[in-house]
Amino acid sequence: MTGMSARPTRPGGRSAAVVAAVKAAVEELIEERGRAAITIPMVAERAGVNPTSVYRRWGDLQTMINDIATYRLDPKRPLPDTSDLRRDLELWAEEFVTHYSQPVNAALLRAGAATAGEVESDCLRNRRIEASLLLERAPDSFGLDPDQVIDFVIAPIIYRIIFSPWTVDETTAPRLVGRLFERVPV
Amino acid sequence: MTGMSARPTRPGGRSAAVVAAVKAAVEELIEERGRAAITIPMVAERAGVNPTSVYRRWGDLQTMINDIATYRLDPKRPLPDTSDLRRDLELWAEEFVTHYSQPVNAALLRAGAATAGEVESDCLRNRRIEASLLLERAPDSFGLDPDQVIDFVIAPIIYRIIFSPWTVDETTAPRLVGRLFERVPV
DNA sequence: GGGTTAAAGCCACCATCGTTGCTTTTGGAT
DNA sequence: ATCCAAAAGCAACGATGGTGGCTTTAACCC
Repeated sequence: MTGMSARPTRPGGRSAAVVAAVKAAVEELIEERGRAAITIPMVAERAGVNPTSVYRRWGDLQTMINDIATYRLDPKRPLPDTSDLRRDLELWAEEFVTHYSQPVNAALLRAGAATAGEVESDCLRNRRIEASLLLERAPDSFGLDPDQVIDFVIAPIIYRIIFSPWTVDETTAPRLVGRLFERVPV
Repeated sequence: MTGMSARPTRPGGRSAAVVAAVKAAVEELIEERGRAAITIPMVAERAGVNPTSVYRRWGDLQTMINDIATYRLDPKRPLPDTSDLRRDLELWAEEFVTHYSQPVNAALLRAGAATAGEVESDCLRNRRIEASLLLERAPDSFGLDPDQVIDFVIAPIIYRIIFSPWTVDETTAPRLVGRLFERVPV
């Protein structure tokens, strides 16, 4: 959404210490109170840093969060490739679950939900692309299409992460993927 | 979350006009900018009402939104009962889709997502209860359990309403419910 | 119609976010 | 060691959200 801020021109010493302190503070606060409830003065105080330094460096909270670290799955990471579609989907879904099991990532997902609805989110688009890749690569796709993977694997995981994260565990991904293959063959 | 505010002791005249103007304003603004972006002064200005009146009557935005109208499915509404489980689930899911196709309800769902994750939401709990009722009432539940209905009907609808509402239409509910019945019989 | 009083309006105030000009510190290079 | 420019700190300020005291309006009861 917002453009990326340049990395500090002074990568060491106090500047780096400020960045590290602010990063730690913003992650703590996002976990504790959620993205919507935090402000730059709060982050600055927790980090032991002057608010002006944060305003000068990043301008606003969203730019800072986008810049300070990557809280989304890397679109260029390798996808699982075991020559077994079901196994690939399981590994892929497990990676997704693991990512959003980090409280800070779950909190940022919830924050993203609050502002969604106008344009397709990066997360949604990337997951659909990945699902398409996994299906296209497989010799037999079992009649599955990417929309089904989104509806019956991604959507339930996202739903649970947002609304009842305590119901997500290591059995969630394989169970949902397994359900995809319990079909009457056409 | 917050307690309910009492209805005005003066149900007519100016008091009622204020409530109506504020209700219209808050719905417009929630649709236009989303729940997170609106403030009481904004609502008051749109409504042509003094902000103090809003603060005095409701105290805060969340209390006002909770009080001013019901933006959630009535837990006491009758559930569909056609003696056909699949048809009942379709009607039930269509009602759900219709509700969240109202932009104001979708916007409030997104806002709810932003603050979810600590306790089970009313929406989630009520939908699970309703799913249980529909399944228990049916002579043959086709081996379905409430969690499956949540994962494969409710979650995809919620996911799409939040992240890509333009992909939701009148075919969504029957398609998702239909998928529930495409199982290999155990 | 007149009186009573709840509720709306008005205004002054406080707290907090965010901005800006300036000073001080300090990382990195010579 | 010294210089200098970048970045942090400091302080004063404007803008805005929210609160409380007081006045004015008008809904409801008789």
